[in-house]
Amino acid sequence: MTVQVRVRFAPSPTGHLHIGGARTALFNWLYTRNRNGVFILRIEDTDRTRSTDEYIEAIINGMKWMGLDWDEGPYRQTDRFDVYRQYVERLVTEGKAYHCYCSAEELEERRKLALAMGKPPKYDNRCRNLKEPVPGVVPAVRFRMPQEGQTIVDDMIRGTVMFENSQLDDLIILRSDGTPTYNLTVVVDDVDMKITHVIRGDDHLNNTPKQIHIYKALGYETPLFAHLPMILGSDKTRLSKRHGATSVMAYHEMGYLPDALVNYLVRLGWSYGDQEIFSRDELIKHFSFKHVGKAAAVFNPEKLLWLNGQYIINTPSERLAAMVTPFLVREKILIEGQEIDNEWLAKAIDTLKERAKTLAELACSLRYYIADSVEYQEKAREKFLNDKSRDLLVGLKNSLEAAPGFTHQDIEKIFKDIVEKHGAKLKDLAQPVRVALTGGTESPGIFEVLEIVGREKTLKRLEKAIQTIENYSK
RNA sequence: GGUCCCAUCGUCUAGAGGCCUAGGACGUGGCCCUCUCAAGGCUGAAACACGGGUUCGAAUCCCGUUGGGACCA
Repeated sequence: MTVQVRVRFAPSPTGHLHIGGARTALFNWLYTRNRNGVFILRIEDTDRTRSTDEYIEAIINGMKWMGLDWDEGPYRQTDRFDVYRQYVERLVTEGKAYHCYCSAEELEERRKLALAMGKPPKYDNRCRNLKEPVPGVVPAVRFRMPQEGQTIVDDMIRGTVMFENSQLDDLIILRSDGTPTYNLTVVVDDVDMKITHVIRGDDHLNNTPKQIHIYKALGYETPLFAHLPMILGSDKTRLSKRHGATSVMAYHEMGYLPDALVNYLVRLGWSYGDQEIFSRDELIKHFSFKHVGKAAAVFNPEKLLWLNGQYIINTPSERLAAMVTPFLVREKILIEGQEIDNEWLAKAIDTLKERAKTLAELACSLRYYIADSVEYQEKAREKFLNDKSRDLLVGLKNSLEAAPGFTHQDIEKIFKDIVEKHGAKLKDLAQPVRVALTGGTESPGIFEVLEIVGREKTLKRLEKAIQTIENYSK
């Protein structure tokens, strides 16, 4: 019988869910779903000064938006302080940890001094063998690390990594103010929650041997470890705001699709041959640590943008219609509460989706379909709404008024007739009409634009264009 | 400073000693399609950090150097 895989994502609520955290969460999630395991969300909020409930909320929202659902939790470490203290007491009783009476200030000073002298800032063990408590001082608790031998971390991504125990500090596990520290809480929680695989960022690899000793002292088996490579900014330093948006929800607001972000993030460090685009099911099916790379990856917003465009193209327009509506409101193209025919909107989106890289762009490009009238771009007006196009526009307007049907096929035929009659080329008419209908020189095929704008608005816009030409030629 | 990790086009990556004249993708140049802009198609430029080994043969294994990152806080 194989043991059920239990995996956790354990963010600190000291900020929004960011790109790096999201990818860690994603790899945890993919591994769990691939192995039919249990995914646990745990909030590591022991740092009370920097953790807030708003950020907990924000992280949860980010996870939900990305579609990373969890099976247990969210657990909160602040609910578990009693548990940590019990474990610490046990370690002290068993002689596996000891009281340390050095103050934080003293320690800080010694650390600086050591650094200034070019020495490693290691704890000097001065309280390690103390027999008597120091009166009047509330002690911290330190973990007694073995001082010789080696510790091996057998990592699913890195392979075997060896550490000399002599390099390991007697680390503080309980501060003098009674709060437990990271390396203790993480082990206690992973033990209590029966975590089988610890999948986390590379930045924790150096903590791992210490944690392994805590597992041993507590009498538990160590889980399997997988340390993911970091995500870097374009200058190969740790990804931060300087490199652009880092919060997952910022991408939501810019009009990225969650599936596109997921797809982009998964390819940062993981690959499946030459395949670039994956459905969720494919991701779950194919994911394995065998194909997770070891090297840090640079976050490349341009590729994400391309992927988002691909996802927009491949998303049914009805769904896009629902997704784009909040953006239409935000751009004031729709007034909140204003009714819009979703079938019509989907048809409009059909014509635009291969031109939009984000939902925000898609919303903006819908403006001339929805608005009552359009503003001309000055350069476009000058170049295309002039005496050269006037007669063509007038001719088109008359034909359109009289036309029995208004499908793009009908419209195309009318355009061709007019052009032929005037001995002109299609583009001599298409571009002026485009400016008349959209205000600019870029749009989907002009026949489709007319069909979607509809006869009534089309005629009004043509009339306005003709008027404009006459006003300028006076 | 110590320890640990990492190193293929600008970027993400394929690559498990001969399949490599190093493949794909983003971006970038050109061409095609074309009513504009896209999308799409074709095509070009672009990488095994360096130096030593091991081997008949190394991007791939070993050692060193360099560079980057992380942790000790």
